[in-house]
Amino acid sequence: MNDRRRPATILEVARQAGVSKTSVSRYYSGERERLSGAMRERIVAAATALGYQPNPMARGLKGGPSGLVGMLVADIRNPFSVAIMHGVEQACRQAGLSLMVCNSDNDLEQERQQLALLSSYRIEGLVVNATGRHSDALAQLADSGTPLVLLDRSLADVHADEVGLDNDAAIDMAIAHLREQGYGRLLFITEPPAQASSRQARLERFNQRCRDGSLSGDTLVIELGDRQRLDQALARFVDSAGDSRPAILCANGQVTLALTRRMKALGYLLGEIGLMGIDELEWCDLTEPGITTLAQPTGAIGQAAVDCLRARAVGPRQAPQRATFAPTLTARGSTQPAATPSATAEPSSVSSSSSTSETSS
Amino acid sequence: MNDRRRPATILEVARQAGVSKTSVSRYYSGERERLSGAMRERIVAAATALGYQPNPMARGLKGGPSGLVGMLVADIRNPFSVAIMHGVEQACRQAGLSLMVCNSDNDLEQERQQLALLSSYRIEGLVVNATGRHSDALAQLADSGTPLVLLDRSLADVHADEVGLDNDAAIDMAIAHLREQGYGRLLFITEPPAQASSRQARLERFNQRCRDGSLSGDTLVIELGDRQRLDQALARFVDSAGDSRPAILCANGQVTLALTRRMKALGYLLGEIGLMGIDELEWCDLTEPGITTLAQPTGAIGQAAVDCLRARAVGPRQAPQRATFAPTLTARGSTQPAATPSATAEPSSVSSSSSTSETSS
DNA sequence: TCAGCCAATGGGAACGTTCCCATACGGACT
DNA sequence: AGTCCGTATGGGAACGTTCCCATTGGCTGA
Repeated sequence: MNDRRRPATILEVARQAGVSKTSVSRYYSGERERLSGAMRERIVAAATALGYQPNPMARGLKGGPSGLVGMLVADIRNPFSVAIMHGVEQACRQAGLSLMVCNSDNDLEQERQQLALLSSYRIEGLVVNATGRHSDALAQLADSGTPLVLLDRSLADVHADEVGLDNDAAIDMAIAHLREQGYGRLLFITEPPAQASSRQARLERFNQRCRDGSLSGDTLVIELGDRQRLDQALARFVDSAGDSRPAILCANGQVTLALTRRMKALGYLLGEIGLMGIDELEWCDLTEPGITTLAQPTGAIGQAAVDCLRARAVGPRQAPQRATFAPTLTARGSTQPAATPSATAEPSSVSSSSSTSETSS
Repeated sequence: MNDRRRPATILEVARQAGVSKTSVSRYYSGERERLSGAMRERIVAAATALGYQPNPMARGLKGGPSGLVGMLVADIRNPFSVAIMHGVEQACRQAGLSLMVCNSDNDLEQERQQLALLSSYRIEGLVVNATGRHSDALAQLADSGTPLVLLDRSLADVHADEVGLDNDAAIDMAIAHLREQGYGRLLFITEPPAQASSRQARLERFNQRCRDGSLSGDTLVIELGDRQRLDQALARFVDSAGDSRPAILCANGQVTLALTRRMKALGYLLGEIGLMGIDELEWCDLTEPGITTLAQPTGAIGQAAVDCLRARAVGPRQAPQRATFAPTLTARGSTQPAATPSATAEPSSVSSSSSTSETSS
């Protein structure tokens, strides 16, 4: 440890060790086997004495590997995004990569900028969970050879891997559970799906199951800020149920939150009117009588994303892969029409078909 | 827009524009006024034609400003951290800075690494919300001239600004509210304060107010995973209350979450036994009968952090500053002993002394 | 015994920028 | 008319790495 202001350079280490800078460079860029034992010792000694640390800027300039992975997140305040991010992070750490996160805050211009920033730092891969409206910029990045993983989105014109929930399975599981619990009339609520393909996929699957017959279902696409319209739709749906028991399926955590708020405010009884959401939230077991959810395996999803990146870094030109994961159902009071007082009832974690289905498209 | 694989360099732009690279460099490093109008026009034309974008690596290598701010977060899954982060981000955006976030996940080794990573990219400032046990590494960074802001922490031996909640005011507000509501016996629960000075500050203030007399209070320092000990302590506290009404004050959001869980599981009636927490959480109004909180002004805190950074970037050598912010009290059912059914009751946002007190230490 | 090779090492040119210094030129002042 | 200065520009050396291409010396195999 020396106390000089400016950090030590590779040249100083080389001088101190009495070797050439090339050898020191080799030591730090994973070519240690090429060096003799004596050489290695002298280098470590000098490096630790000087507190040397390679300068990634210089390294990146020349073109060596950066060990950096970027992640672009649309909304950092969404707990689901954070959970995935955590998964990605752990996978990165395990792989010896550093993760640099940028939040675009759902702002298009911001997203474009972040993308430019990220791509200008020689990242070795990019995990994207954002609107994806800049498919041109993304496509360019992908074409330039940067491995790309789309989280929970798919973009037709971009050559990239995709990782996410098995949306069809999720919708099917939800419908099956709700019907099992005796709910005959269902309402699927989602935010506008234009920007997120997973919303679209869930909506479509639900619609498809409705058309299949046997299912009396309806869908509501709504901007969550629009409380008035939500309240109206809610009332209309409940009225329309007739003899059937009504239940609501929320497309994601944000919807679940908004809906729980409104149902509470309007005095609807949870369970009486079924409520179920995709995405597990930390308060789902706290609000009476507990909210039934389909939890996404965020850890596995994050891991898979990083795996894709690394695979592509090695064997670059494969067809885009697509990995989907099944959710885990946790049944709670909000889908129990009999309204059993759930005082001490532990939640019954029902199903957990956490199989991984991989399909190359 | 050209489709070449490698991005255009400054030299190519210069050639295309028929000027020298120095002039192009000047154009992009904020010295546009020094260039003649004709020169400027030729440069923009060439640059846009080639899709030129300055390479931050090369720039950082030479020593120009990077426009980068780093943020080190101890636990990204903590909603409070995320809220602050969001504030910092917005402030950065407004100031034309980019934010690069690293999460240390409460892991010391990880933290050390992230710090190294961040400091190796020529960041212009660092916002730290982490254990701070590496005060040596932090001190070194600060000494080397990087502006440093400590969030919600203070570190004796590090020359850095500090921004955070006015902990004394928060504790005082909480105590005042609880007594006003008729609670005579208080229990303050916190996670071990060793690593976080704000925990320490809150604990100390509470203890101090106990010693002042007039307040019958107790404190519990506990690892949140230790459910058994928590349950015991809870029971003992409730029993010990005697004639007085008991209330619990949670030192932060994590504690509030854990405690709400346990109280629900054990069948304690919220309100009957008061519950109040520092940090607002999205579900506080969802769990019956609503939980009273002191919300931190996370936006303002984030803004202040960035302000500190920028101030220090200009006039480097001032004494460390310290900015604290008062919280906002939102009273809900969990501190209403009369147990008014809160069906439609809107929360009464009581106080909001969001004054900023700045003191130089 | 000598060509040929491999393993270990070093020298120097890139990489794309910024910044110091030099140059050219026009106008103001003596 | 000549000196001086200020303004607009350009040339070239850094910055700290990596990587290509030597160079050395010991060893194998004909």
